[in-house]
Amino acid sequence: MEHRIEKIKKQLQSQSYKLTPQREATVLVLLEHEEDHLSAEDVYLLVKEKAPEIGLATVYRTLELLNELEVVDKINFGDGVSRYDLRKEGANHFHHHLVCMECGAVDEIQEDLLGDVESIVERDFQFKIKDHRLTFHGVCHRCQTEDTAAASETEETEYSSK
Amino acid sequence: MEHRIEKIKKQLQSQSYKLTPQREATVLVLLEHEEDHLSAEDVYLLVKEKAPEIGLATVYRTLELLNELEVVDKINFGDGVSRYDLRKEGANHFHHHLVCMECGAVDEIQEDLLGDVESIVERDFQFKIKDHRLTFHGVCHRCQTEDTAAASETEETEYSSK
DNA sequence: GTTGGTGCAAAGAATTTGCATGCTT
DNA sequence: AAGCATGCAAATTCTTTGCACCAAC
Repeated sequence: MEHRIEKIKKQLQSQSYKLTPQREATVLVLLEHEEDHLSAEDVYLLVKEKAPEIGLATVYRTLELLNELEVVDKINFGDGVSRYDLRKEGANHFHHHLVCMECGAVDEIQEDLLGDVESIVERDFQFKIKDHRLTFHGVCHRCQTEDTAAASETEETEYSSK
Repeated sequence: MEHRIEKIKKQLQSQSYKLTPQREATVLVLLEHEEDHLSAEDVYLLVKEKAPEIGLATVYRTLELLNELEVVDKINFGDGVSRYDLRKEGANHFHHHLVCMECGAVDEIQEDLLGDVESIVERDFQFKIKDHRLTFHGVCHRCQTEDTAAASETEETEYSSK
């Protein structure tokens, strides 16, 4: 984790930006919640625990900066807010998402599944791909099993609830 | 086109909604601009030409209704506004998009390129896929040729989020 | 002492909602 | 008359901006 902060710090400094305490706190929050997909407001509330005096505008400004530096990706699942997702180290592609339409859970797929598809698109459409967004909407494994359990609502044996 | 309006009308009526003049005008605009990716404001301005008394709120309400009926898909390219895309007739998958980072043009890919990928995802992640969103960000053919022609220009069209 | 960064409040933009009125049945 | 649908304006929500102040080089 130290290592990643250092790396980001260098990245900032190379473009003559500073890693201020507020920016550091924001990056820390993102690192600690790498699997989540936090909105700016979410980040703000979490950063406030470390640095109570921070303002929401600073969080927005920091997230925008990190987005420009390609440290985070700004994503949108269609619920009206932007969410910020830390880029994985060494990832040369943006990961994919699975959004459950029932419980709202968002899982990530790290593998690159689009290699072949991108070759086809670049060739057939003469479009130079720089980035992609792939999100599947459907029903996650957890909700599928719950659904079948509820659907056959006879005396189904209850598993331990999470 | 008549045919498609009729179909949508039936779809509305089957759920006891009415095809009011405002709704009809809105659907017509969507049909006439099937290749575009209009924002609510865009639709509003175009509908106003047919039905000048319409209000923006009605357009929003109509688009939301059409979205629920799966007549249109609501999409978001990360520029802060929702866009509405008419579903193709008989399309059993949501088409893909190519967004040019230079000129902002949005092209569509109708072919389904994700069949194999979806099989893998359903198997490996036990996730039941209902829908998908796939967007490539990059440089379209037009801009690529322009770029090489005028490589030192200082143009820049709008696309970035304000 | 510039310069960049911050906090706060105000402004802006996109979308939603409350409500009185209007159509349709 | 009953109820959905509409237009308008006000309200909400998310995000950006203006500005005075602070800190670091």
